[in-house]
Amino acid sequence: MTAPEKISRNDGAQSIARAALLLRTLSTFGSAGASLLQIGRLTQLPKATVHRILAALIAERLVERPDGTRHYRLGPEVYAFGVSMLDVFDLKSMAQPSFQRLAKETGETIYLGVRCGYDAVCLDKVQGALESSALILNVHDRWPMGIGSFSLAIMAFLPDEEIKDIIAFNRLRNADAATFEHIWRSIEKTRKHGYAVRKTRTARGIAGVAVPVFDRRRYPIASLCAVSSSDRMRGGYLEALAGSLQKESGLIGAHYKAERLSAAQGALWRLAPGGPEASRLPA
Amino acid sequence: MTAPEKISRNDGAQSIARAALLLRTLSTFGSAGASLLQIGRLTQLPKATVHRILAALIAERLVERPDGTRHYRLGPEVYAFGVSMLDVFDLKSMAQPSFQRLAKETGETIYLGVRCGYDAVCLDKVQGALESSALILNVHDRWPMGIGSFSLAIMAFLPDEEIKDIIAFNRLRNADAATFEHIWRSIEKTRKHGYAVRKTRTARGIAGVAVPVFDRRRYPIASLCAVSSSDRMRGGYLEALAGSLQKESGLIGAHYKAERLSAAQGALWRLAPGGPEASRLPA
DNA sequence: CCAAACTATTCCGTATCATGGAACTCTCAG
DNA sequence: CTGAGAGTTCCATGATACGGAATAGTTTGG
Repeated sequence: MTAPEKISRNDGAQSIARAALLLRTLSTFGSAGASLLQIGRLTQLPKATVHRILAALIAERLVERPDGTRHYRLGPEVYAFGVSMLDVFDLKSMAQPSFQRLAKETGETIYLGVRCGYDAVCLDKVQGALESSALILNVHDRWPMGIGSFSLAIMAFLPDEEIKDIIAFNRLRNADAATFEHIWRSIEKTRKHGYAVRKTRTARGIAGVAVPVFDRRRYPIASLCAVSSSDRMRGGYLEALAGSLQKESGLIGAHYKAERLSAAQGALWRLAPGGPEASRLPA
Repeated sequence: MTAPEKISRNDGAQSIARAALLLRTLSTFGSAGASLLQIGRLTQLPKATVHRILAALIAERLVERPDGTRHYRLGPEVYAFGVSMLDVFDLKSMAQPSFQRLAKETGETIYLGVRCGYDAVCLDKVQGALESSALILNVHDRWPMGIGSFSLAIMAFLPDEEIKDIIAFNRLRNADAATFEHIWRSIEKTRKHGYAVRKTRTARGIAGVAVPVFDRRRYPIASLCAVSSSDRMRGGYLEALAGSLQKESGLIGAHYKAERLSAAQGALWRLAPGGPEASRLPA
């Protein structure tokens, strides 16, 4: 209007983008959910808007309100969608062979992580040499992206725009500030080496290496991570570990590509003239 | 405008409802996805509209396009959301005890089903007396709601409005017409008895009984189903089976309620003044 | 190889629908 | 009971989503 801005964002999709933003935000809070105001603050949206969109999402069962509280959290339809994708895209099973090989060959604790909105979630874990008391991360744990090598490895290979968005969000929710002070430097390093390294800042003396798993478009979808004591984790050993992770990441990536191409239709009811034969209906 | 209609659907959420509709529709096609026109026909939306909304969903990674095809299918973010809910709401694990008890006590094949949009998905299965060649349904299989007792049990206890919507959709995609001819009668029967019964129409001679699993609001979220030969499945035996299913359904429902109430926060990064202590960060 | 038929994508003027500030209501603490 | 803080509803406004029609792209079949 006033300025010759090319910013015409005419996607015709503002409210869908906002709905997705709310879902990502809610996914961050787990079963306890979040209040309207928390959500508003995090998303920078006025509360009337947040309220309206949440109401719409509730109508679709994508969001629900726990018992009698005034909180909001992800709803059962999200679970159903997730389950329905297992047939199509089950990263955890897909990575299983690589995962077991890594555990056996390196002897270290191995993690599989996947991005979920502004967090990364630990999908699987095999305990290795390190005693479990030293380990923080367990299956299903979530951490803000950027904290921990497993999420840094994913984050570093995202488009810059998305990284900025993630950092902004995680600063707002005040995730560990120290991490985000130097985050761009960490990202640079990770990109240069092709793997992410993180040492714990305290006396625990643990360090992790992680590499991304790419899809065919080199978009990072997951990460493989090995954790060991930080005095071991350097020089040749570090390089060797990173190499193993990278090799297996490539295999998973290839497997992923193949899986997604083959139309795994066998189990799926088919749209056909007249539908399936009556003799093949379940009881 | 013209008429004194009270239909002012002023939810302020048309496009969100449509986006959800598209996601449900896509979930119906599995990994092969669907073309723009198929989606348009099924949803009764003009193709320009479908195109625009899908583009928005792709930007959010809720939808993706398989390799080089012109199809659309659910995207990786949906998987991530689903995984992230396992910590909060893992129906499959939650039902495990009941499931095993039923298998042992009845000796029949037992199924756990969950609704996903216009379909029901088989979440789990224990093989029983019946030889597996006679069984059609396997884990991760999807069928249009209304076909098979396991989905009928869920459908019958939904609000009438939603049932109508599901029937309309499943007719459009021409799911087994014979089933939908008498569907309301089947629903009535199911509601009256509290359980759904289905016999295969062909010579296979198999029959299934199923009961819904309710949440605290008596909204059906899943179903338990037992399958046996149809000559056994009547009279006292049928009643007994239905009774066992119902008992366990009640237990799962109670468990579900309790699970969802307890804030399973342990594993979740917490929004706190200053965040978690540095000593508890992962490597 | 080209034309015809079909499908997907982009354009853009319009009216509808989402927007969000403000007013109101509810809840809880003191 | 009162006040502070959070949640919900209202509604005038114009930005936003809409979708018909034109355009571009892909497949079929002659």
